[in-house]
Amino acid sequence: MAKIKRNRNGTRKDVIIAKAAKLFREKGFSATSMRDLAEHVGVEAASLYNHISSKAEILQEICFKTANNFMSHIEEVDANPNKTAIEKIQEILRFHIKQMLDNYEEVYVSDREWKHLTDPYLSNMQSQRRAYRQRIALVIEEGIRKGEIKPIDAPTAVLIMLHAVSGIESWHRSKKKIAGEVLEDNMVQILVDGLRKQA
Amino acid sequence: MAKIKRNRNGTRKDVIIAKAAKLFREKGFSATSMRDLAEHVGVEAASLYNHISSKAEILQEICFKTANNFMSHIEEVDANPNKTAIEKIQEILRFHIKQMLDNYEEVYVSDREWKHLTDPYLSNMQSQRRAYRQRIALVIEEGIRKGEIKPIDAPTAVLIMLHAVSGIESWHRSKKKIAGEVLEDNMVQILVDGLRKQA
DNA sequence: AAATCACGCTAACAATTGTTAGCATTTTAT
DNA sequence: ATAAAATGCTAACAATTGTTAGCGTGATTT
Repeated sequence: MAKIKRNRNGTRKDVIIAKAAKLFREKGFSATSMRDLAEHVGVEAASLYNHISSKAEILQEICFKTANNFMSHIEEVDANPNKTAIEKIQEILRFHIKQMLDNYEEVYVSDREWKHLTDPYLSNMQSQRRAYRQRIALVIEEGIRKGEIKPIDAPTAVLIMLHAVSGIESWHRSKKKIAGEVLEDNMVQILVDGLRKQA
Repeated sequence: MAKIKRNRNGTRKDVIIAKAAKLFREKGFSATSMRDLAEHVGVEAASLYNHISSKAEILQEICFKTANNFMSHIEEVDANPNKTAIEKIQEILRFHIKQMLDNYEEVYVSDREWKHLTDPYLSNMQSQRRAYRQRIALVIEEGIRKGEIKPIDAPTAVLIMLHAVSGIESWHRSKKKIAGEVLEDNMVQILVDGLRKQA
């Protein structure tokens, strides 16, 4: 009987998806049941289906919204011909960190649970992820050609960057120790300039 | 009727756990059913219980074996007082990469699926992970004090290192592009000296 | 005021889950 | 050879899964 409370400017579907993202992060997609989700939304499981069409659809919305978000950003960054490769990399890194801090649940879920998508969506997501990494690799290779970046294997560098950023997950739990901006600066510095102190 | 083929020097339980690790990596712990596992082992689901006591136990064995492995290694590295901090960090990194290449399934599972442990084991694993990160952080802080490592936030550096290494997962799928040793050198170099070319 | 829509509920479904019981057969130890 | 242990099978269990059907109520539109 108690209706789902709708936040300002959001549909009830949005509320469900937000709660789902939280649960999917905590317990994983497969280990989260619709009754589980319903309880956190404050409603019976069957009632969810007035707003969404399936459990799978929830995961799809989370994953593709996030993926499009990152894809749009890199296109914007990459379109600017006045930026050096290092600057572009830094901007991409900072965007990832910011997204991780601001939309933690959804970014995390979309990164770890996309494997549970089913097939038209699964293949789509796989190629989108591949394309995204490829774009970053091209930026790095451009930087190598121009002498800004040392000649390392670009795909390896991309993997390191992206996975390093996803490590904020652990940071998120012990928030107090270090502020968001400090974290951002630390991460960018470590990745761009390394751990070793230069002579 | 067809018995589980036992590898030389391995029990049937080991075979089950190895197959389970593969499935847990591909589909996740929750999405892998005992019947699924049984089929890959070549046996009926009920027969598995002659060798293991529960699905949960399989995950426990995978996680704790791997965790002990890493813990032993860092203790060994850290005990040597003649190594610089940078050398210790490099050894830890190389060990992680090697483990990821040699025991891929189990290392991956233990890193991504430990959340599905249940409670005496879950708490245990959480504190073991915390302790491990803490030890690495201490090495980094030692390096900072001695002027080998630039003064960054040590816990952040640890997160970056560990998550960067776990990125080999993606690399693993496209094996051909780059050999194991080259990968190792690239990763260590990027993390220790950064992306930027020094003037 | 009447009709439509949005949205909640209960009850139920077929499928799948982890696991156990009981029995048959093969392997190992005595 | 015989007893014991190991290991497989089939059948079944209770619980949980995602989802649908059908109904009622309150809000919105006409």
